[in-house]
Amino acid sequence: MSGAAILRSIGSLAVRRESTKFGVFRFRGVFVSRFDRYRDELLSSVLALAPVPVETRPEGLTFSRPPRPEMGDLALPAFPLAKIAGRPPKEIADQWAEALRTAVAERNGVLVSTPGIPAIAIEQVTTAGPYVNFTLDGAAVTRSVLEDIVTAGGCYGSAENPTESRVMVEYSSPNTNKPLHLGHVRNNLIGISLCSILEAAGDTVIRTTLVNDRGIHICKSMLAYQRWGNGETPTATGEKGDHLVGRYYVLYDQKVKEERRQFAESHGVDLSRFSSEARKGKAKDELAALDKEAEQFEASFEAASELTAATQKMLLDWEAGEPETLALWRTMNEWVLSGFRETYDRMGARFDRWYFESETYKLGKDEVDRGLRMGVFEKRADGAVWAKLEQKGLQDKVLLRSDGTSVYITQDLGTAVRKHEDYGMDRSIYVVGSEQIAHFKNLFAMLELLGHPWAGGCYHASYGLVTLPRGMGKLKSREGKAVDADDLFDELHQLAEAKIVEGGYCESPEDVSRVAEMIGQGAVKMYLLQVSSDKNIQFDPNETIAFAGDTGPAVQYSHARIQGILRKGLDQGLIREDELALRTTGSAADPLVPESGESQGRRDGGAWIRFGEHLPAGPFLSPRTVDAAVLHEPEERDVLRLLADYPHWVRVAAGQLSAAPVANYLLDLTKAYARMYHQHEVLRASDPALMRARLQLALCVAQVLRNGLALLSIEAPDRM
RNA sequence: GCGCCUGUGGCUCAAUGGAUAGAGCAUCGGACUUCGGAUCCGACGGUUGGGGGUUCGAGUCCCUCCAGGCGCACCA
Repeated sequence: MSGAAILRSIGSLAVRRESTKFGVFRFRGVFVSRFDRYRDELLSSVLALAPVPVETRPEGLTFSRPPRPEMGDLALPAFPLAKIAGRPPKEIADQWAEALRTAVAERNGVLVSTPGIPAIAIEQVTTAGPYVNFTLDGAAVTRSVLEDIVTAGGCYGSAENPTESRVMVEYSSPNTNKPLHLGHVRNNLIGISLCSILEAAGDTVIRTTLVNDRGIHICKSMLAYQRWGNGETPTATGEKGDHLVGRYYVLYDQKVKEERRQFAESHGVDLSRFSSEARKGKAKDELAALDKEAEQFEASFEAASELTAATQKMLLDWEAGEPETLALWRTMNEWVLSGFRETYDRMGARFDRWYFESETYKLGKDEVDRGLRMGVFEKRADGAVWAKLEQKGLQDKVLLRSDGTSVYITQDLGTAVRKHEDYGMDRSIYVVGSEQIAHFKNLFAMLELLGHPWAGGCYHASYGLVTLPRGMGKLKSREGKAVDADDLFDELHQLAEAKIVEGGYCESPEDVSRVAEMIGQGAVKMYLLQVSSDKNIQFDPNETIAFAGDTGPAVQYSHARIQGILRKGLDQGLIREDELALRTTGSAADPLVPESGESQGRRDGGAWIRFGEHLPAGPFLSPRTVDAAVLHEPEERDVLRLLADYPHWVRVAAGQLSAAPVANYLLDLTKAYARMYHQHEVLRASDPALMRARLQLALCVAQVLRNGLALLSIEAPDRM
């Protein structure tokens, strides 16, 4: 039973597009950005003036950004309308632009005049082939975007109102026989960020994990501990509980190998003959014979193995509720779980509900009965129960063995039903490695056959394997060859710490340590989250550790430097402390922005907390004292564009159920900001108005960086 | 054999079917007595694995071939 070693958490590949209806899921909620809504309204107005009358917005017709900023602020392709009209897109674009220019001239450039939405004037409408490009009043856009960010603070980029959707996310799902490793780290990060992103999009999220705390693999570490543990405890050895137990899991493997070696020796079998070395260059039939021989050997060894027999007996004892076995099991599980909790805290993983397989492994038999009654499952001659999945284009699967015992998927079937009984959610997302793609396809197909109306809301968020470079092989925790999560975090922490001490911006040792932890975490998280989950990740320690380039620390560095500029500005008396406002996001009384009249997010008896309300908002300058018109350098405009686009990327992330769009966006924003501040000085700007405007822009960048990083569970230090 | 995923500059990756395929690393060359050098700029480097097709438009969708990965248990 080796496969049990690597259960739900390590992965390989994925099929987001393919799996269920989720692939086409698009979030349509409203985000906290009046500029965003302006764009939406503008599109409606523009559409009303189209040379081709349309009832509804044609699929795929949205504003995008022209490839070069000088071409305008918004771009609209004429293709969809050209298709409807059956005329050349360029012709449509020209006519459309002409009509728009007339309207713009008549209405002083203002096509959108809806209360609560900024009236940003259109300065120019041009065409570039089949595209209609719009140039907006730059100062008005700048003002609008900056005010959006100042007003929303930590909520900028989050949904303004909750959706009706309740979604459960299961992630991490570890085995309690070994510590968490790199594969789990990827799983946890995907799960953590997915939950935040869904919450930002307005969903109600229930975080769960399914702990695999029973079974033969658990008994292995128990047996090894029982025999060779000498009563060690985490308290006595000072070792983390999961690491201690993991050592015995490795020890068990070693002992079995030793037993196997001795068995081979006493039976005159030369094990090296089975090695891949020995297999090289052999003919096909020779190999087949060798395979058969190896198989026979393994079978006879297993039958004779004392350790295997003892482990199996232990499993039977456990199932029978034998007190001593249960006591040992409880003790060791608690050790492991307390170790996990420590690592989870460090990463920012948390769960509303922990499911344990020791409690769920018998579930599912009711569903089997139900399926039998419905005729979608069948009992075959030998008594085994099969799910008839062929009608779904899959292979039939066993649900109950001929001896009546259940298998893995039976338990998952029962657990799925239990989850819905417990929470009644609309959607259920499983963050599990791609090697289980087939498993979840089968599971969801069975749920559909059983007629559960919510079956279509189940989705397997799969992700690829994390591999090691070069000769480092695969992650094999059984052999103790995995990259341990805690060790990795420690190593990154130390590297960051060295760098911080060198920089000298953090004074107290506590600060150094706190910030080093943020940076170490930022490094792994950004490294793992910026690649799309379908892909395998080749884990290169050197690259992860790098602090320059497209990395988490680079983003954090930008944030810290903005805070540095602010500190300096205060020190030099260029701005006064009392004109800065640190504000509580979403508070009804807004000291900074005059009447908005906008809803600030709905609170149903305090049940729904908008994502971002826990984040630090500001400080900002009061928008009344900032003249947006002075910002017109191309580098400043680039940054502004990116700030305005942030809600869009959160929406894309929610639609794709992936943090990668946000991660890549943050790296882009960081680079754009770096270019800007390098070229245009803030505090030494030519006049006070420009200084204030640039400072406000920088403070808004800091806010958006914090908001985006928070979705990836990365913290932003004020100095580093 | 069947199924799924991946294939984009030397390396690691981006790019909601849209305009001239973008970053980082590496290499080479520059800037600056630094609002924090964990900096910025530039150069080099691509027939997006090959071939067909759909489309006004394909890295993206379909077919096919090739390569790599992962699955295909009365395991979990």
